[in-house]
Amino acid sequence: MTSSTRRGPYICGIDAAMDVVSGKWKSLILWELNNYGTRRFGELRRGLPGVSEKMLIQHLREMEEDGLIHREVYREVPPRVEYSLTEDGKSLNEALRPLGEWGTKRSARLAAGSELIDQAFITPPRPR
Amino acid sequence: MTSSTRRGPYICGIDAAMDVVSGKWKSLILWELNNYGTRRFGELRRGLPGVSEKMLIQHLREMEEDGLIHREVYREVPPRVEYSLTEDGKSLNEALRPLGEWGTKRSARLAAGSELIDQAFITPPRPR
DNA sequence: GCCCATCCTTACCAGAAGGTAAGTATTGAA
DNA sequence: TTCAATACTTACCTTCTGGTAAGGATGGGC
Repeated sequence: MTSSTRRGPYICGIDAAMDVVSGKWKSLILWELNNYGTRRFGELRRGLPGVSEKMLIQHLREMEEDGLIHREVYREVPPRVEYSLTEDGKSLNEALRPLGEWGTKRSARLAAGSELIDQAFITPPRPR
Repeated sequence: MTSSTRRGPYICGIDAAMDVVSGKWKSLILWELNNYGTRRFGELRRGLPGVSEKMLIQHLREMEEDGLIHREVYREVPPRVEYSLTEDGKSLNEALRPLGEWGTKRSARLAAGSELIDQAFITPPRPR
């Protein structure tokens, strides 16, 4: 099972946080739920272009197990399931904000840098 | 090569930051260099119990390529190489601080919770 | 009787990440 | 001549992660 190989003893806080947030789509799920408050399974799938149903449900289950999101089932036909952030999920999102800002600045710097690389060969081979 | 499969087009800032920080030991390397300012290869290896030399050098190379750390070689025998954080590396460390705090709180909560689990069966099987 | 929509579930597979263990290069000291 | 110290390097292997594609359950509408 996927969920049993996690939650090991952690070396530091980042380690513990990473265990919960690492996974190709998890931070995006967090972001999506934070933006919309509540999202159905199909809405999440359409909101994350490229995600497979298998990975989406797997990540949602792990995040539910980790106490980040809440899953509400409405017994209708066709079925309706709504996902939302728990308080832990919301605070994790807040904790991720500075990292996101750092990444955004870095992306901007990279974009500006790659234009320069087109003009001149900037990084010479470095002696070892 | 490992480093060429990264730096894709990013969906958001977190995505970009994760690309640079994901790797089993990277946040710990960041932490270690932040604490000591400058560390030799062997010091890092001894400071990260369990890391293999292969993974350590691989992560260090990637982080250097990503502009997070600086590598200074002293041509002596036996060789001496010193690693330190760049400005980008330092700011990334700052950006990771809230995430680390979140993880620390979560670890504490988990530790408190697992004691309870010993006393009673808390999470009943949930209907799907 | 069949199709529809929705939310999964399963089996199988490819590639990435990481571990193990041994080897390399250099030069001074014993 | 052999060893020690340091910083890698390489080959090989196992494990983990994520993707593809197909199928299942449910009940209402046609």
